Amino acid sequence: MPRIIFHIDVNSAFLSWSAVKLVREGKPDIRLVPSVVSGDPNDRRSIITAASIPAKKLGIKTAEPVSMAMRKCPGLIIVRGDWELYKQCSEGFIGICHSYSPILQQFSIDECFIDMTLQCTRESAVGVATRLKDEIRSRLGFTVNVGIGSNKLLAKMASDFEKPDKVHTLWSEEVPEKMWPLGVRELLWVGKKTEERLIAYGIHTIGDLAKLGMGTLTQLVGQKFAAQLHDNANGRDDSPVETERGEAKSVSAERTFPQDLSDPKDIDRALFNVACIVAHRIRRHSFRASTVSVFVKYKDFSVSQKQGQLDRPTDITAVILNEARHLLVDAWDGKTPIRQIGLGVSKLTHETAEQMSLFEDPKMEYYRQWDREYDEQTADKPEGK
DNA sequence: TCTGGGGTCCTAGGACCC
DNA sequence: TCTGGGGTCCTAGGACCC
Repeated sequence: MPRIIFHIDVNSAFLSWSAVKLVREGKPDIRLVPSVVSGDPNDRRSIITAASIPAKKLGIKTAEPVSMAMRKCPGLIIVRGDWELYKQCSEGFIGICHSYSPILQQFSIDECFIDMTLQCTRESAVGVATRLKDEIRSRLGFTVNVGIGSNKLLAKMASDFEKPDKVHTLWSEEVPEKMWPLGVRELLWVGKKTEERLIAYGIHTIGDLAKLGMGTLTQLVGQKFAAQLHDNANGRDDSPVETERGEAKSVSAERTFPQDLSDPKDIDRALFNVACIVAHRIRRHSFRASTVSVFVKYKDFSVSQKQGQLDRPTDITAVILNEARHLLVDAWDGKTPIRQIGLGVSKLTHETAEQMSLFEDPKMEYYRQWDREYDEQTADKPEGK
């Protein structure tokens, strides 16, 4: 049976959500002027998290440095992100979408897919989608785009057409007309590097890509990716709308320093901090981890990363930190200034039957107590993104 | 102008086993 | 003494997403 999939995407999500709050407080609507959401604007390393449509028209892009954006628009209004607010707005948005179909996949904080095959027909789809977007706007105060397609890929591509507050279709048979003329970079999964490779080969549009032979494509991007790109460029995607949110496979935290650091004492303090955050997060989700990895990023953005296995899964900060310190010796020469340090854990399990070794380090009980106190102190604080 | 933070998946090469 | 081929696991690095 042909499927009908909707992709719902909040327009400039963080900016819209902050705008709604400001409007409710009787302040001007920042969606109507050049404005952005970012981290601390006084921190030279802050980047733009979201930009209003007027800001985008001035060439301001998500993920560019705040300092650069301010140069493009000296009067730019900058608001700080508010995670608690964004979580609430996201829940309200997902809730309304869910009332249209039980088959919903949350794709990120501000995007979801719903399978509408049983809820509407091709003829009624645009009307239903319009009702959905209008309901979100009137009840929650912000706009969304709804993309309608024969599968998830096409629905997502469609929601990216003209914004804001729009409904677009991209049915399979509309692919040559609506999708093939687009630049290859517009296709999902084609990032900067892949675009460069394709353009160097004379592949400029999604249509060019769709017609490219698999042999050539495989040489350019590898077998698996080639198969996916070829399917997607032709509008094919049979992935289901997955209602179950899979468990996390890794947990990590990283910190970028205001200035690059090379003093081992500073580096170790940062490593300690990220270890506390990561271990706290896995304890909150009752995970234990068997693999620890540490990475450092230098001023040229090159990364050095090392990983190691623990004897058994753990959620104890001190054990993770200890492994991370050993790994850091290999990852970093101890002298080169570091821009960013990160710590991740993976191979997560919910193993609870701790194998208590007869000779277990007597310090372990002390470490656990330390973690309990840490968790208590941080329990009421919101978690970062 | 000078680039955050948190994830996922893929690949290539090496180790090790049969 | 020199040799194969397959399978699996691990690691480092790279690319992509929001």
